[in-house]
Amino acid sequence: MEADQFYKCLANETRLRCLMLLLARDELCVCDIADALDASQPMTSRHLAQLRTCNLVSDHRKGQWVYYSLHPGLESWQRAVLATTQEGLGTEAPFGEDLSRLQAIERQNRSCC
Amino acid sequence: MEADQFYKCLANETRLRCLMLLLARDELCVCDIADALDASQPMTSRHLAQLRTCNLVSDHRKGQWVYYSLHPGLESWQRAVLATTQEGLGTEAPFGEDLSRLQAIERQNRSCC
DNA sequence: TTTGTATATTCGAATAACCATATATTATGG
DNA sequence: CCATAATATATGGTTATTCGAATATACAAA
Repeated sequence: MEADQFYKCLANETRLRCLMLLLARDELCVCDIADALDASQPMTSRHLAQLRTCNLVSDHRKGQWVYYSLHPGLESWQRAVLATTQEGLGTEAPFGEDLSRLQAIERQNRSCC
Repeated sequence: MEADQFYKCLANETRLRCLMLLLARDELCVCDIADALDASQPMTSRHLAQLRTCNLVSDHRKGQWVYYSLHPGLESWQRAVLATTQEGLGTEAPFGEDLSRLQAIERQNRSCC
């Protein structure tokens, strides 16, 4: 993958927020990601699809749910870039709030899947 | 600076190549960057201006030359992202070739400044 | 002041990215 | 089969990004 294509994927707040969530969890279904982001389902799905097309994430269906995770084939420097971003910004808006919402979803068992 | 604005700056090959060169040298003038990239002067200048606007680089004029360098106020995670990118891709096209051309310019004293 | 070199900006066109809304698709449970 | 939930995609409209070409500005040296 070209480096600029990789960075184009990170150059959108919704996609970056998705990636930060996926970095914090093994895998997440679309509805939990959308809820954590407080974003619409089509918007979440569209950006996840773009990340999938660019091989930043992989997906697998389990029943009616589709789970996304960071692509296992991500190059190590790419994974390091994501980790560095989370270290630098993980507690700031909107990333910290996303994780808080995700934890609330998990705690309250409100998870759709 | 917003993270997605930072990554928008990296999401263009010309800008990313500029940043990789600036990571390898304390400072560089526009003409040497343009020559190393084998790119036109207006294109080089335009992208450097965008990096300056976003505070990724700083510039200072010395006579007729304008020297660019990585902005001293870059956040540490941002600098780490750039360094990681160079570690991961520094020897690959087009980044390796850019550095080779830059070294040739320096070796042959063809530097314009 | 004129010329040349270095750098910056503007303009127009092509393309790409983005979003909201609406609609499909796929699977599950009755 | 039907209804519903989860997910994906298509459509239409707006805005952003990019580039080449032309032009402008800034400085130096003669």
